[in-house]
Amino acid sequence: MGVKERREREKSETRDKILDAARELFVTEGYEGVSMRKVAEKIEYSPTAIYVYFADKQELFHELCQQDYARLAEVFQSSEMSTDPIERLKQTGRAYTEFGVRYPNHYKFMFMTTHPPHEPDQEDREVMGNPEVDAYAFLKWGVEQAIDAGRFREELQDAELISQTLWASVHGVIALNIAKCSDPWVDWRPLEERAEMMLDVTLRGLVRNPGEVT
Amino acid sequence: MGVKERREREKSETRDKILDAARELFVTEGYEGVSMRKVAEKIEYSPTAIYVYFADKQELFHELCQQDYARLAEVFQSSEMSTDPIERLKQTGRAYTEFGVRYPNHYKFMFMTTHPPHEPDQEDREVMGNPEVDAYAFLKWGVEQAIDAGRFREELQDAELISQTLWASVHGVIALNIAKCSDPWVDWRPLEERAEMMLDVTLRGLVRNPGEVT
DNA sequence: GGCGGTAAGTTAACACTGTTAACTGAACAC
DNA sequence: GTGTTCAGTTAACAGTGTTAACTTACCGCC
Repeated sequence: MGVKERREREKSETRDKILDAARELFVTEGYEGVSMRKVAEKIEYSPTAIYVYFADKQELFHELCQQDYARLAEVFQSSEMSTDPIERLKQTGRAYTEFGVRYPNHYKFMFMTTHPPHEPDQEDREVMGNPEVDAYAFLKWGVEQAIDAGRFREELQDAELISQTLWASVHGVIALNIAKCSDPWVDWRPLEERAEMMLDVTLRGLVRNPGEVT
Repeated sequence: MGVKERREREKSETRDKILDAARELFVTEGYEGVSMRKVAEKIEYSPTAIYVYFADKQELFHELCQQDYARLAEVFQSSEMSTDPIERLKQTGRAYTEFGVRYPNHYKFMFMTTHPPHEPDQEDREVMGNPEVDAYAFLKWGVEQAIDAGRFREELQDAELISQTLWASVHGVIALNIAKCSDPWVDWRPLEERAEMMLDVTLRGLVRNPGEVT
């Protein structure tokens, strides 16, 4: 009775082939630059074959997106972290920046594009809030550590609000870099300088004793 | 010999009609949601008529974009500003945030979308660097005032870098709000709280004596 | 061994998109 | 009155996401 299993394996193999092809195109061409026909051509299937596996283009790229969220969380896990909570937040910010620079098209699709609202499914609910696989939860966890260690100004107790502020600050640097770095209107400083400046400034602004920020 | 003048006037009138129609659709539908055919239908012209006035869709919306940059600079001009340089930077940040909230589609197109590189034309060069019509120049001017008044930490002397950091911080809040506010993944705090927090934190981090930030 | 059903994958088509080439027709200069 | 200019038109091309209807290979079962 191994037939069903084999069939399912085969199906998930073609599914992966589609995802891989889509990812590869996506990396270089971006969301708008990838068409279902191009993906299909790459795996030598007819364009409509994709619709057996994904309801539409949105869903296909939503899946890619989820894989990338996981990869981002992995980046956080893998980089060894300081024991100092503030330094750790800095390192988190740096890892996040690196991710944005390395995968600008993914970053754009994940964080700079409006998607139709999407009910969290079972898998989402398992990931959500778990610092090991949810990057935002990882950040919030780091913020909580800093709060508990009494490192932030005492009126700052809302880990959610602080996390959202830290995220927004680093996101601002990356997002402007992706969207506007080749804009001659602004005499851009190097990305690394801007990222370091941002982390330094925001953490100084949050911390109880600004001298502590190295 | 008023014929030429009248013709030119007529031509710029239809040009404006196209821009107005495009803007109106754009506000509600966003860039991707607007097609040349819809714009044409709105002004009861054939789709190809637009190409007499604009080389392509990009150029049409680039023109809209420039009008919006001017409008943004206007917002900065019109809001009366504090005499305190730090407070003024805060007010600038607030005005910018309001702009992003009021015109999310314009904001998205102006600051969250990658455009093909564009050589600055004559008009661009007139605007560039003039605080009265160039929003970035206005910000930088405000930063220079704060530096000259000795309000920032003494190692912070690069007005360009500081401006880019301040811009990125507020941009981060707005951009995440536009792209992710309806994402159930994150328990978002109200935008205003996030914006205030960001301005407070970054300015505290920049300023020589953090107690000064109100 | 042949029958029937399941479902992966196909072809053909629809309704769109931005954009170009060739054309019309009215207003103007001479 | 003739010729030219040019705003605006029609028809078409190549591309897009997506659907409906079809083929076809495989599997379980009698």
